[in-house]
Amino acid sequence: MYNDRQEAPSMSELKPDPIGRTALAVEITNRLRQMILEGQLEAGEKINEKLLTEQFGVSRTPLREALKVLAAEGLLDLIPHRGAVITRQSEDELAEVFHVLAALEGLAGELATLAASDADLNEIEAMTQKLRRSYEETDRPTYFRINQAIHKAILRATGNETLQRSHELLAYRVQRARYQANLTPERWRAAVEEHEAIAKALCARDAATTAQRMKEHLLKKLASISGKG
Amino acid sequence: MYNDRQEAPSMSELKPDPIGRTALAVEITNRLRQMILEGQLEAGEKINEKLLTEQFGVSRTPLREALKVLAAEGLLDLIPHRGAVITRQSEDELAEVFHVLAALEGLAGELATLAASDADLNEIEAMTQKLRRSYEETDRPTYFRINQAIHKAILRATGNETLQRSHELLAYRVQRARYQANLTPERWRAAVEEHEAIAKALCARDAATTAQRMKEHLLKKLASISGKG
DNA sequence: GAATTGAATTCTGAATTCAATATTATGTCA
DNA sequence: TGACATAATATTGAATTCAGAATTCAATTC
Repeated sequence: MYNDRQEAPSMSELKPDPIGRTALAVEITNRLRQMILEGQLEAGEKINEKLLTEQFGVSRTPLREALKVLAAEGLLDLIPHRGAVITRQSEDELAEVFHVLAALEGLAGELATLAASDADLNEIEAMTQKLRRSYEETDRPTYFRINQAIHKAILRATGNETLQRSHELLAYRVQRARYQANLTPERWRAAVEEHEAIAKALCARDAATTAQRMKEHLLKKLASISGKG
Repeated sequence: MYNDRQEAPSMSELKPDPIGRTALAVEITNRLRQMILEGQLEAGEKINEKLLTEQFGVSRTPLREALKVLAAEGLLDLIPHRGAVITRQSEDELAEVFHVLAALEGLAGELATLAASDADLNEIEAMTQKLRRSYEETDRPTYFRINQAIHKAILRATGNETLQRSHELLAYRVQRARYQANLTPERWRAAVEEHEAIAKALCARDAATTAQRMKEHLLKKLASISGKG
């Protein structure tokens, strides 16, 4: 179902593909996505197909297939006869995405209280403690990494792959902005406390509270980003 | 951003393409999607590229681009060196999608109470009345059409295009199942009442209640479908 | 008669080629 | 000098071609 997972089809009767044979288009899709998310290709920038084919050492065919996929993911605009342009996100669009993400994470919190194993909860609990440590040590890279890992773990604990995938697609679109977002000391402190509150509600398997807190956590993150532009 | 809207780029300074010149790949994407949603291509069926190229009168290149897009949308599985297969949805997957849809429609209800114009609300109100009429006249096709139109109108009233798009993508995936779902008399009656309750909360601009009712409406729809397999 | 191997065929993956459109450069005229 | 028209160039869209992998089917062996 998911283009970047062609080697692992969901149908269980199909064995995974032998190693070492990923389709070129898939490879290019992933690398291009990475380049966009890391900011190597800036928003508003027009993509030169020829340049990229030379850079990747492939022909235009798989590259163009990759562009189609990334356009479907919302990372590019494909303009007829004019090429691909990295989607430029306005404040409004960012807010749009965050609202949807907040709803999805709220749902994730709700479902996780129902579906998570005790092991899942322990893991999330442990990660939340690590999150605090990275905050106290003012270790931003670690903080960001653990933060993402926690959100992902909660998503995964729901067992709902559709939810995970929908979330992933939208998360791509705000990832660039998220990196820019410079955490103020107050916001950082608050975020850690929010995470601890989420973990608590989650471990108590309190669906409504977990959902509420996760949703608000996201909306506050949006507020902190929007505030500074 | 969205592949099937290449002719209408978001950047306002770019004129829309002259009419009659839509990219082939886009055209094929839409027609193929339609074929899948209408059941002309059955779930589990393997797609024969050659056959389709002859049917559409195009070469494999744009067809394959379309397949990539539909795979990204989750309507196909692309299996390396083995071709495209229409995604077969299990009961579990259907439930997954419905849970996410319920969350998105809940959010839509919430945002619509904040963002909808009075004209929007009047329109939704009027459509809800038409929905009841179609129910009382046991006119299923009309009922389905108006039902969809109402949901779409609420989504649109939020002004959140990301939300609309996310919803659209997931709605594709359950559309086939939704058609199969044969409405029992009781469920049909309940659905109409739920719609009226939604319209009422919406017109009262009661965010929490609207959200709650829309979410539950979707979950009940799921329950009615799951019940009969 | 069933299973396995190997050749022939079919299909997918990717590069190349051809055609159409857009962009840029050039030149002309006011 | 500047605006407009036209020609040259570059870029995208799509068809074709080539290469490689999978499937099919027949022949052979157990």
